[in-house]
Amino acid sequence: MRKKTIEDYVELVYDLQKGKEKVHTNDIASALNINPASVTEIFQKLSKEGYIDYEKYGGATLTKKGRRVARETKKRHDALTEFLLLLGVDGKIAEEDACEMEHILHSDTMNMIVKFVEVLKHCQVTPFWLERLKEYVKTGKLSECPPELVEACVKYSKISN
Amino acid sequence: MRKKTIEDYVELVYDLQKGKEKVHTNDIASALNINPASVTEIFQKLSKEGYIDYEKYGGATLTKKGRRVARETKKRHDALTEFLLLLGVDGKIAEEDACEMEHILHSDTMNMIVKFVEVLKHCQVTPFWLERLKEYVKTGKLSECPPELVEACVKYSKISN
DNA sequence: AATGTAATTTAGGCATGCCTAAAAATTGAT
DNA sequence: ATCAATTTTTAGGCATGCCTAAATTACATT
Repeated sequence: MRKKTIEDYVELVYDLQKGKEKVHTNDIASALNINPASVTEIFQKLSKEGYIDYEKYGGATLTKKGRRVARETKKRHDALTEFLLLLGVDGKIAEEDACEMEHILHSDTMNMIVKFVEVLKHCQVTPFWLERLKEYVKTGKLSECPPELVEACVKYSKISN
Repeated sequence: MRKKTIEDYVELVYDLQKGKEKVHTNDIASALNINPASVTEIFQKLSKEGYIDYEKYGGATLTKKGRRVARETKKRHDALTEFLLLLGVDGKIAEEDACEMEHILHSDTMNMIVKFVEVLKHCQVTPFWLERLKEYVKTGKLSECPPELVEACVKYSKISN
C-alpha cells in the first residue's frame, strides 16, 4: 500500500468527524489498522501544519483549512469514481483506484476529467462509443460505426468549428 | 515527487539500454538527478530480485524478467498517455500523469482504459462528446446534443442490445 | 607499464513512517 | 473520592531511500 498523504488523513478525519464531537487517535488507528501511537504522531504533524485543532488526550477537529482540503479532496475523489464507473469499471475497484488517483493527478487532468463526466451526464442518451466499449468488453469484437452516426458526427463537427 | 518503484527503474534501464551494451550507474543517476551511489544500491536490489544482470563496476542489462516487466510497464504507460491526450490533456502533463497512474491502477481499470482508447481510435470520426468536451473547455458552455445524433444513438443502442 | 582522471562502490548519516512496550492521563463504577 | 480499566502518549527501535565523503576500481594517455 502506498504511503498515506496528509490529504488521506485529513479526508479520513473529515469522514469520522460526522456525528461526533472529536476524532480520537483510536478512531483513525482502527480505521486504518495502524497503531494508535502512530496516529498520535500524525495528529501532531497535522496540527503543526494547521489542518486540525488538537491537544494531548483531547482528540482532533478539522480547522477551516482542514475542512477546505478535505472537501476538495473528496470532490476529486467523487469525480474520479464517477468517471471510472462511467467507463464501466467495477464499483469496488473504481473506488480504490479513485482513491489513488486523487492524490497524483495534475489539476489540468483533474479538471478535464470533471468536465468529461459533466459532458457525459449531460447527454440524453448513452453515447455510442460507450455502447461499443461495453460490446467490445463483452464480445472482444470491435464493430464498425453505423453510417448515420458517422454522418451525424461529421456534420456536427463542421457546425461546431 | 513520489518514491520510485522497481518498475520505474526497470523501465528506465530499458530505455537507456537502447543503443548501448550496458547501462551504468551514472546513466541512471543523471537521468533522475540522484547520486550515483544511490543507483548502486538500486542496482544491487534490482539484481537481487532478478530484474537485471549486474556486477560491480560492470554496468547492468535487463534479464528476461526485467524486459518483460519493462515492456508491460511501457505498454501501460503508452496507453495511459494516449488516453489522456485523447481527453485533451496537454502533452507534458499527460506524460507525467500517465507515469504516476501506470503504477497504481488495478488491471481491470487499466484494461478498460486500453479498450476505451482502442474504441476511440477505431472511430472514423471524432465522437460528438469529444467535440462537445472541447467546446465546453473553451467556452464553459455545455450545448445540447443535435437531435439527429440522439436519434442515431437511440437507434444504435436498440440494435446492440 | 605507469599514472592521472573519471566512474563506481563503500561506509556512515539523516529523515520518515511505521512499530512495540511502558508510562501517563482520562474515565466510569462504586 | 478512589481505583481499575481504557485511552493516549512517550521513548526508543527498525527499515527504507536517499545523501556525502572517502576509498576503490577502471580507463586512457603517454
